Amino acid sequence: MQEYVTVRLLDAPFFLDRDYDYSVPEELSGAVHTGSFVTVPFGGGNRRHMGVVVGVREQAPATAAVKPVLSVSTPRISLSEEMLGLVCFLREQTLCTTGDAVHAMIPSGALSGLAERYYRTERAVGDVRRFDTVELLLLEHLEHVGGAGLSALKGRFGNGLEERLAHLVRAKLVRRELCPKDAMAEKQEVCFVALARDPQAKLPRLGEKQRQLLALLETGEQSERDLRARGFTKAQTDALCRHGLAQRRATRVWRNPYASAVGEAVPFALNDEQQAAFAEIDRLSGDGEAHAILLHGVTGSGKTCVMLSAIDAMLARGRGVIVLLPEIALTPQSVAIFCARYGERVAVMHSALGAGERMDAYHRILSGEATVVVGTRSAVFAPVKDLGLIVMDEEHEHTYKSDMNPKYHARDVARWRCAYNKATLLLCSATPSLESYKRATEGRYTLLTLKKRHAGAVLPEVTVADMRPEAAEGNLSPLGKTLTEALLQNTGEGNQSILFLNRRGYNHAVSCRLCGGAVTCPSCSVSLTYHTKPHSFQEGYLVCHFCGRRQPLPKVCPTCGSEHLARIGYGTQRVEQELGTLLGDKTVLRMDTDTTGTRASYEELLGAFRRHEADVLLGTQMVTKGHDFPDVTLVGVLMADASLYLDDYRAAERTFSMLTQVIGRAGRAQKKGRAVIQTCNPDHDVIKLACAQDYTSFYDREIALRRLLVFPPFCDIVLMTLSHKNEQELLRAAKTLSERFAALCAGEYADVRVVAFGPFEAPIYRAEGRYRMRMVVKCVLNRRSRALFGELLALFGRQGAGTPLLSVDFNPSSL
DNA sequence: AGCACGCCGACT
DNA sequence: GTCGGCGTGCTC
Repeated sequence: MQEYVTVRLLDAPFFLDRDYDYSVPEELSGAVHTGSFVTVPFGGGNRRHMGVVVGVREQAPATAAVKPVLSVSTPRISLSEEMLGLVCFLREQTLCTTGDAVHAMIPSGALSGLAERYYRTERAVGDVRRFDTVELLLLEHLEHVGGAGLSALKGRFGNGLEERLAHLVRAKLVRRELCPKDAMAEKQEVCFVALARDPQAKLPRLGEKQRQLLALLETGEQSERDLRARGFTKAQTDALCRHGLAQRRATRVWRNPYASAVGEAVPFALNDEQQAAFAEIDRLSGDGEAHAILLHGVTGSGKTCVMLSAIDAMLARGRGVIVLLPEIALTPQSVAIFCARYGERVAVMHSALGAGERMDAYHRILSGEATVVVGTRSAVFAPVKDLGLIVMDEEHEHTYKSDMNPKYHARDVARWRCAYNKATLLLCSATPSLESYKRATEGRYTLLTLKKRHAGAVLPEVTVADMRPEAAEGNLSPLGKTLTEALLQNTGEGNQSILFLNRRGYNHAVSCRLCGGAVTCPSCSVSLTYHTKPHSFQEGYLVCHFCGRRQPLPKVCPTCGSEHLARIGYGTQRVEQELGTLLGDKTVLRMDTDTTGTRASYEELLGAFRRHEADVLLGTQMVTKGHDFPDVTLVGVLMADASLYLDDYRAAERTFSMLTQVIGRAGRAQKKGRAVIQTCNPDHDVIKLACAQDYTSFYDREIALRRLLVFPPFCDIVLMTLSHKNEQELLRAAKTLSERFAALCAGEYADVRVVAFGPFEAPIYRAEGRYRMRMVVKCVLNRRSRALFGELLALFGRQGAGTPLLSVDFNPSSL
C-alpha cells in the first residue's frame, strides 16, 4: 500500500514553514512514522532538507506532483505525540518555526544533520580561460579524491573557496550534495578481558610483552586506557584477541559531569505547616487530573523541604519529575542536593553542558534510566517518561523566559505539559510573579502558603538608611554613615558581609537627591532614561523606553522643585575602590558579570567566600542567589531605589523581590543578622514592604497600579524589533512596518484591539554593526492577535537577504 | 533562503 | 550566435 506523509522542514524560514506532502518509497515503508526525522528533496533544485513527519496517510494528496522521501535520518530519535503537540503549541504561542521548536526539544548532537560534499562531474572543462589556477587545481583535486567536504577543502584551498566552488558549480563542473551526517557518537569505554582457556592446551607462541599482558588480564579486566598507560600497545592487545585468548568489550558510558557529585542526603522533618502543604500537594497530584499549585513561602520557611517531599512522593508513584531552577541558582551545591538524594536517577541539563554531555543526558532520560531532571528553562522539554510533576523554583525569575527563538516562557510550556500528562505543576517562590499570584487569587492555581520561618531562621534587624541628608551635606560616597559603621564593626568582629548593588543602576535614570523621586513618563509611569546626544556628553534628553516619548532634561525636579537632579550611576568597581580604602587589610571579593566570565569562576568566587577567604562579598544580583553563608551577619544594599528607576514597568516588582531575598539571606545565619538598606527613598512603599517582608500588601498595591495603567497581567506586551546594517534601509522598513501594522489593524484585523507605540529607536540603537528600531504594542494575546503579528513576520521574512530582520517577542523579559 | 526560468548586453 | 548578468516566482 502506497503511503504518503506530511512533512515540515526543520531549516525553513517562517513563510516556508507549512505542510508538504511526500510519498514513501517502498524500501522505506515501515520505517517512516509520525514523528520520524527524514530528509526530503525540496525546491526546484531538489536540495536535500531535513524534516519531521507530522502525519501519515494512505490517500494520495490532491496536490499535483509529490516527491519521494529520501531517507530516515535518525532512526533512534523521533518525536513523541506529546512533543509534536508541543511543537504546534510553541509555533502558535511564540511564532517560531518548526525547526526552532524542534531544536529547543532535542539536543543538536542527538539529531543527525546534513553535510555539504562536492564532487567532480563528467563534464569537460572546455575553455580553460574561464577559470583561475586555483579553480583548476580544485577540479583536479576533486577528480583525484572523488568527493570532499567543505572543511577538508578549506584547509587546502583557503580564502575565496566558497566563491570558486560556486563558480564551478554554476559551470556544472562540480556537483554539490547534502548528505546526511551521523549524529554525535556515543562515548564508549573499551576494555579487555581474558577468555577462559583449557589449562592443558598449549599456549601459542607469544612475545614477552604479550605474555605479561595476558597475565595481567587474567587478574581481571583492564580498560584500554589503563593498558596504554602501562605501555601495552594496540598490536599486543590485537594479537591476544586474534589468538582467542582475550576479548575486546565496548560498553557505552554516559558523559555525566554530575555522576560524581557528592553531598549527603540531608534528612529533614516537616513542621506542621510544611506537612499540611505537602499533604495538599500529595492529595491533588494523586487524583489523576492536572493541577497547578503556587507554593508561596516567606524566605526561610523551608520551601525546599516541601518540594523534596513532593518529588519523593511522585517518584514513589513511579512517575517522572522535572525540577526547574533559575540559571543562577544551578550551582554544584544545589545540584548536589538532588544528586545525593536521587543518585543515578538524576539527569542535569543546563546551557553550559557540552554537546556530548547534553546528548547523553537526553538519552538517559529517554531510556527511562533518569527519572528526575534538574535543569534550567530548557529542561522543561526533557522527554521524561510518564511525567507526573514539574517543579519551578523561584517561579518569578525572568530567566525562565527565553529571549531567543523560540521565545517561550518555561511556565507556559510547563503548564501545557502538565495538562497533557495530567501532571502537577508546583510553582515555588517567596515573591511570586504578579501573574501567578493573580491566577492563584482567582482560583486557577491552588495557593499554599508557608508563613512560619523554620527553626533558627530569624529575620535580621533591618535598618533603612536615609541617604538624603548625607547628599545634602555633600557626601556623595556610595557608602553612607550607617552602613560604614556597621561594616567596620562586623568585619572587626571577624564576621562576613554581603554588599549588594544592582548593576543596572548604571542606567542613567535621573533622580532627585532631595525627594528621592525619579523623573517618569507621564503616560507609562516608567522611569525615563537619560540619553546623551552624539558627540556631546553634556547635552542630553530623556526617553521613555516603553512608549518612545522624548523630552528635554528638566532643570528642576518635577515633584519637589529642587535643583538637585542627578544622573544615578555608579557601579561595583567604584564601590570596590571605596571599600579598599575603608577596610584596609580586609579582603573584598567583587562579583559581577565582569569578574565572572565563566560558570567556573562564579562558583570559585562563591566557594572562596564560603571558605571565609574574604570578608566582604560585593556584587550584583548574583550575590542574592548564592547559597547559605553561615558566617554572614551583615547584608548591605546600596541604592535600594536604583532598581525602582529601571525603565521597565516591572521595576517595582523586581526591586521588591530582590530586597526581600537579600534581606532573607542574612536571616539564615545561626547568629542574629543585620541588614542595612541605603536609599534616597525611605518612605517608598516598595522599600518599606520589602523590609517588612510583606508580600500580600505589596501585591495589592502593585496589582492596583497595573490595572490602572493597563499593564500585564491585565494585557500583554508585544515587542517588535527591526534591525538592519544600513540605517536608511532600516528607517524605510520601520515606516513600512508601522504602515502595514496600521493597515492590518484597520482592515482585516479590525476586531483586534491594540495600543501601539513607535516605531522608535531601541535603547541600544546600534549594536553588532546593526541599527535597531522597535515598536511596542499593548494587546491581549489570543489566536487572532498572534495571527496579526504572524502576518508581519511573514511579510518581513519574504524579501531576501538585504532586507531588515524583524523579531517579535511576546511579553519579553526585559524591555 | 535557494534555485530555476527568462529576458537583455558583451564577447568569441 | 553563446555566456552570464540578476529580476521574478515557486517551493509538496
